[in-house]
Amino acid sequence: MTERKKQILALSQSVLKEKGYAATSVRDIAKALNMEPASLYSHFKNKEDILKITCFEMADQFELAVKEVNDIYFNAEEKLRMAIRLHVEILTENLDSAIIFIRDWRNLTNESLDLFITKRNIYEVGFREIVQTGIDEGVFNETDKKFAALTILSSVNWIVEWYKPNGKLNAQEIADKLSDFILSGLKKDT
Amino acid sequence: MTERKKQILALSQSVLKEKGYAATSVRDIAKALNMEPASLYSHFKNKEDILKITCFEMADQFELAVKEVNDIYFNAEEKLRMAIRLHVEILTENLDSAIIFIRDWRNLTNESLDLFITKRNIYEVGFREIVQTGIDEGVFNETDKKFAALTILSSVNWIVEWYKPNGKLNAQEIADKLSDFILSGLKKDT
DNA sequence: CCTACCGATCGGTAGG
DNA sequence: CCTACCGATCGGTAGG
Repeated sequence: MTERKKQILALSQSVLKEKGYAATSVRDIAKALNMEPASLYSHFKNKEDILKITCFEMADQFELAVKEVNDIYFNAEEKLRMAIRLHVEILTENLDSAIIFIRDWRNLTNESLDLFITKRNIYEVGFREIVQTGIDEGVFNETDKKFAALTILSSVNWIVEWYKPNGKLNAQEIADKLSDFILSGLKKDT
Repeated sequence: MTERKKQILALSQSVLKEKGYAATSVRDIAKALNMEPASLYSHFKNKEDILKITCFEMADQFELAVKEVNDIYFNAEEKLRMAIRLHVEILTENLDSAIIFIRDWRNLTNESLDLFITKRNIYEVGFREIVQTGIDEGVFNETDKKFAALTILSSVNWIVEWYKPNGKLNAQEIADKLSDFILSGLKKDT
């Protein structure tokens, strides 16, 4: 991908994140780029192409991260903390893309939609395996792995709703807080 | 609201939940109702009216629920469990509306959007107060209340992504599992 | 990257 | 709830 295309993509994403993919027109994007709508088509095949690139760039990063975590000889708690940290980092370092990825992937169609769902399932299974590791090691409660993985991912993904790049919490601090919350729960040991 | 209007609203919601508000046309909705597009306008002022009714019917139910919980002399753990149970019940009993409410509220405009955000903030503060009660009672960890409330709400709201009315878990069981997870965390007491 | 343009579809109205 | 219709906007193409 050329530098120019990256630049155009990034600007397009900053427009799409505002109102969402379906409510944003090709003309909205072109205007932000100081371009004629038709000119966009020399960079992208069509409108969905922008969504496709955005969603799969994110999915690929997550795929890589979970692979990295599961290949390393950490114990379960370390693995889970690392997975959460990497996840938070990917989200916060690509905030526009992350918002589109989480909110608008349903607007993908046909094979793209199928492939996306497949990749997403693989990622969720990766998370489930970490929980399983913890159960095997005897440090996590016997719990519904699928349920736990979904609950963890939902709270992690939700940060795109309130994260501010210049806010008081950075990615590492958010990851730590989330990990503490998920691992130890709200209730005091008594 | 007449029975007929309720019926039309429910069917409209079942269409809107599929592709999302922005990607669904008035004609899509009319077709599912076996109506001409123009006929919809004798029931609703415009397309956004359907979204507005949907979002505020849900918001009102949540508002009522958190009020109910905070008015009752339970301890913090009981309050949190009840709040989560009521929240899960509202979501699962109005699944179509719930999906639209969570995913599409951003498509509201002007005063509707402002009012919605206000109501949502009030609800979040209600959750925060429950956490505060727990800290005051000495049973919850000293924690970032805002952070905890958002994390709890995100995991609860996420259930609309996978909840199936005829699945193996009913609303009460989901609420219990979520509450256990949130209160006790993933890690075993050692 | 632009000019010029297209057919399709959009949300919505008038009038019955 | 329908017929008939509207202006605006949509995503996208041809050709340079």
